[in-house]
Amino acid sequence: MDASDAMTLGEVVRRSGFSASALRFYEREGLLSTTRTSGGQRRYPRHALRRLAFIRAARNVGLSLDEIRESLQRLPAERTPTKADWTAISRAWRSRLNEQIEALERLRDGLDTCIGCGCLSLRRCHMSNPDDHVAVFGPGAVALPPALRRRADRY
Amino acid sequence: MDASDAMTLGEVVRRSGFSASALRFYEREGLLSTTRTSGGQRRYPRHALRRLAFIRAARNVGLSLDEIRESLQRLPAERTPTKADWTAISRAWRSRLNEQIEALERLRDGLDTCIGCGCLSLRRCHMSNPDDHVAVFGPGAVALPPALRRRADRY
DNA sequence: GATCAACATGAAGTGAGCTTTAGGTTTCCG
DNA sequence: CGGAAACCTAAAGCTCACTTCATGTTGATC
Repeated sequence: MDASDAMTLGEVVRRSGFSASALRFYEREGLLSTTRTSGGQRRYPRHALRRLAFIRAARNVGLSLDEIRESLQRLPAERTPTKADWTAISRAWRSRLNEQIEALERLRDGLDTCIGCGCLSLRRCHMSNPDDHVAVFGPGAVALPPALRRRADRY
Repeated sequence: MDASDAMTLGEVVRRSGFSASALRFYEREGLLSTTRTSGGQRRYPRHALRRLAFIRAARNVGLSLDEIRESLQRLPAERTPTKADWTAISRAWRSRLNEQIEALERLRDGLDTCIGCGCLSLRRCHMSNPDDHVAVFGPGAVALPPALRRRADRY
């Protein structure tokens, strides 16, 4: 809580693995907040490292910065987040991960039957049948949750 | 094989769900090849639809266009690919999907113990222990295969 | 043979997520 | 107190995967 728990930017760079420019960028984007010295330099609270760990993991899972910001807004900005704070967030996360895992499993198992049978085409195969919720190919195919979908729905 | 199996761009747009600009872009990028009429307009062979189906699915799984190009280069450019051609590619794919699925499962199960215990931090938890191959957070954390890793390794 | 939708090209624009650059300021250490 | 390393900002640049724009050409139809 006191000033002694404040880290400099360089320290955070070393301990988080994020670049200085990324840290400044995340701050501009509202994912991270800092205090400033009288001279205007950034000082990071110790729990910033947790936020950063969360951000990295979330990025790895495919969340956009927008989504991450939204998640993080459930955390208290000033007080050090408690276990309960993080748990609430992780619950939402878990179901997202499950969604992604299931989508990939469907895709994998679909490949077995669909590519396996040589029919990787737009209309002939049950993989691309619009009535089939397993649909993977073709216009509007939704095999993965939005984060991984690569804007296919725009076409 | 004869001219009657050639589709116009508009036809491919309608049947593949990709935009005309994306098709032209993919061609420039070497993911797709076309023949031309005497007047210079594109004509697509019928199996272009399969390539496109493959491209969409691959994008959905998180492959970059570079990676997709590499995969597709194993396919015969002129002759219509056979079942065996596709099967060879899908084998490589399957293992990639399995990798992704396992990574997500590790992350999900890690969250249970790590966020669950409230220790989502860089060093304290076995999730970020560099000796632990389950490492998810921190510099160099590799929870997901390259396609999903979002360039975290650059920092 | 005129019409007009469909097609062509090159170049510039877009948005996400950062990085790089340029030029100045602060902080720490001896 | 002096010097260097660390830090500051704003603005421009970069990659990826496309889209949009401006302007000109083709080709199927009446």
